[in-house]
Amino acid sequence: MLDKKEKRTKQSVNREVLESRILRAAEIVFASKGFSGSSMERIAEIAKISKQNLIYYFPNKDLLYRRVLKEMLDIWIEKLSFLEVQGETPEVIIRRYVSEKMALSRLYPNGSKVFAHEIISGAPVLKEYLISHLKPQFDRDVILVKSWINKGLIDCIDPEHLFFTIWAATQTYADFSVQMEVLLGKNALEEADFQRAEDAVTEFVVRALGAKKNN
Amino acid sequence: MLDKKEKRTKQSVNREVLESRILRAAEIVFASKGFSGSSMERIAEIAKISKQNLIYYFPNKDLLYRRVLKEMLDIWIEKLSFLEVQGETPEVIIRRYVSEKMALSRLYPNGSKVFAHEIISGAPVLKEYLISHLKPQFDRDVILVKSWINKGLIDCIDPEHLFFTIWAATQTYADFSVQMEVLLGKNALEEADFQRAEDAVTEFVVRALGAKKNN
DNA sequence: ATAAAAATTTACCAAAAGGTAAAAATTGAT
DNA sequence: ATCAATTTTTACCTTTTGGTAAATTTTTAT
Repeated sequence: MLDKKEKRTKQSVNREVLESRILRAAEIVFASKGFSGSSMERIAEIAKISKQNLIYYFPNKDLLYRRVLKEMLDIWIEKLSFLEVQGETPEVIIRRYVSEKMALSRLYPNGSKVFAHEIISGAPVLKEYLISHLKPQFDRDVILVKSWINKGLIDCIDPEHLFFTIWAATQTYADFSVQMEVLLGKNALEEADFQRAEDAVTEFVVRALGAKKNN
Repeated sequence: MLDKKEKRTKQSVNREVLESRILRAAEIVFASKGFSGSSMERIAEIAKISKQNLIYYFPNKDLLYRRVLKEMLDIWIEKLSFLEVQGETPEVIIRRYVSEKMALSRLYPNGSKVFAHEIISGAPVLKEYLISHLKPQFDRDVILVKSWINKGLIDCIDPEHLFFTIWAATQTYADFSVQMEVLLGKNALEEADFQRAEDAVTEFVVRALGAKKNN
């Protein structure tokens, strides 16, 4: 009874399963319609439970929305620290960064879209987070890129806008996938498309930086 | 009475003024909330008329939404034909293309956001348009870029993904402006920011293409 | 087996939303 | 000035939506 952490009863397992099913459903709906355009009814429908039961697990829409956003941000934060490995060449770091950002678009297209809706809508929920978490990391990463430039490791480029371009170029494969599908004449983007995309964007960035191979 | 086209009465002038005020208001609201999240009430409020009066001019929300989208697309189509001027170097053409796409983000941030919401949501309204209008133009532009590569005018690069990257890198200055404002520590993106952005993105693309100066 | 806790369903509800219908007010043409 | 056309307002109506409250069912601990 006191041991709250490790109770693996049938109930607690079901609860976890159901919660993540709900979160996935919510992600789908929020990705498609944004916060205001999504209804609890529709989320419940996709999660295959009743609306009232959904409300039992997530007492209100706002809370559910924040949970979905938080899940996505946690993954991003974990995967996207630019500085992590020291002693690597800029090219290696940049290549891995682009690769990981692209993987996030491929693996979490819905979360990416939820984030996109949120930002386009003026980031009513996330603005504080951007200020408190993203900006400090951004500032550090900009300084690192500047140091690369000063050391002559890469060509002179606007560091802030370098990041904006990398983010945009990778994020677009989640957010604007429908447009690409139409233009590439496909029903869905496949692994091969993402690989081509990653190669293209990576080449793009590496060439633009003129990254020097020899450290 | 029969002369429907050129009646510049007080009424017809007011009608035009009011219609465009409504369209601007609708653009703002749709940009912020997407189609499903926007209400006619709210649009009317911003246009400073009653909801019923709004419905008199635009009998339903769907129609109003399509008009807003159409306005934006008309502008884009007009500004973004890649092939237009022959006898120019790839670098000149690319530079102008990036510059014009960036200008659209600067001048029509709301229209851009409406478009973004629409595409992220799966393009329920625009899909047909993308297939019938955008894809043919895209195919032509891809062929042109391929010809540049074959002629050795630019370095070898994936043409499709080149366009995706240019679009993403420019569009992001409209759609994700809030994020950039936070990261740049500003209340709004100014002319100077857009100029820096344009320079950075242009440099980026031109370097990546290794465009040869001498035709 | 049984009482407590957790999960699900049923019954509602007030506010918001898209829209219809028609009356009232304003403007235009003669 | 007056009648027709246009614009605006007023009154409603139905559906959707987020959410409350309570009854019912299922599961867990003893």
